[in-house]
Amino acid sequence: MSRQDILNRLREHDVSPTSQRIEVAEVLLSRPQHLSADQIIDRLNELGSRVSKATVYNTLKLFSKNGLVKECNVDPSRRYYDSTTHAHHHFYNVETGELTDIPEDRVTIMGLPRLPNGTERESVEILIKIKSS
Amino acid sequence: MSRQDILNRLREHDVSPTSQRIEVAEVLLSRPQHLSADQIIDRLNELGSRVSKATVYNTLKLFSKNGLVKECNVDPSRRYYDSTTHAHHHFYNVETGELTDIPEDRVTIMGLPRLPNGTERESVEILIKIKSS
DNA sequence: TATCGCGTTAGAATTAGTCTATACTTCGCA
DNA sequence: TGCGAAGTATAGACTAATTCTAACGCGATA
Ligand SMILES: [Mn+2]
Ligand SMILES: [Mn+2]
Ligand SMILES: [Zn+2]
Ligand SMILES: [Zn+2]
Repeated sequence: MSRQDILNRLREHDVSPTSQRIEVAEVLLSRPQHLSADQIIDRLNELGSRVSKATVYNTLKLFSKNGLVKECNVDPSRRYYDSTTHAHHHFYNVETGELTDIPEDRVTIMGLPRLPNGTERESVEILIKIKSS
Repeated sequence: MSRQDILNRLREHDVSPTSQRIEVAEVLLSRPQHLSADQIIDRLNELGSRVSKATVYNTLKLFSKNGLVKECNVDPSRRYYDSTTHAHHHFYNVETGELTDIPEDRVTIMGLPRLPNGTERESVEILIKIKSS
């Protein structure tokens, strides 16, 4: 994903492209992955980039509010951010914490009840917890 | 759920029935519900019961290790404990935080890929995020 | 240049959960 | 009945992810 692609994606999602936001995006959006804020901060530091912790948190919150990334709440001790934003499912290895994507297109769910009155669906996600056998 | 039922369920799950564990179980297992540690502490206090925070956390960890309750990690800021332990799914209202059970028996999932090599399935859970429409 | 809006920042504050050190209970056994 | 070991409970310190606060930077605009 080139710098120009990053800029386009930020603009598509109404995120003004500051240098800090671009750096966070370059780390997180470079490929399909699930990273925590702390992991992103670590990678930025490794790259010699100096973005404050507060800005990383602010940026991730902005990105997910604007649909540029998705929050993944599966590990109770930290939030993961998913660079893949289209609907999909996950394997979650409860021993290692590893998250693996499952494409949505082959999966069919039948027999779900209708939604509670006055509500609309935001997403349907399958989480398969696995462990070493 | 009577005191005797509580005692039986604790014994079935190899949990020795101390008075503190019984009190936590009476709160959480009284009906199908999803409670956080803090909510359980609050209810115990309301009931005039005096169980320490550390003991509530220890007890909930023991209960879930022994299959007496299930952890529900859906709200990134707290862990919920589910008094319903058989496989089932959830609606999650992202605005109110409310969790609603979906019985498992009518739901069918097709087209899931096979598990990663060397792993076995621990659970399959559907989470439907909803919001007011 | 002065002002404004927006973004960034360091560090303090918050808070769920864990840990540590100590005390209490229970129970097997002398 | 007395005693030590194992198991359990507890207060309070601690940890760490996240949020907050208050100040600062900075480009655009008047
Ligand atoms: Mn780190
Ligand atoms: Mn409370
Ligand atoms: Zn994913
Ligand atoms: Zn449930």
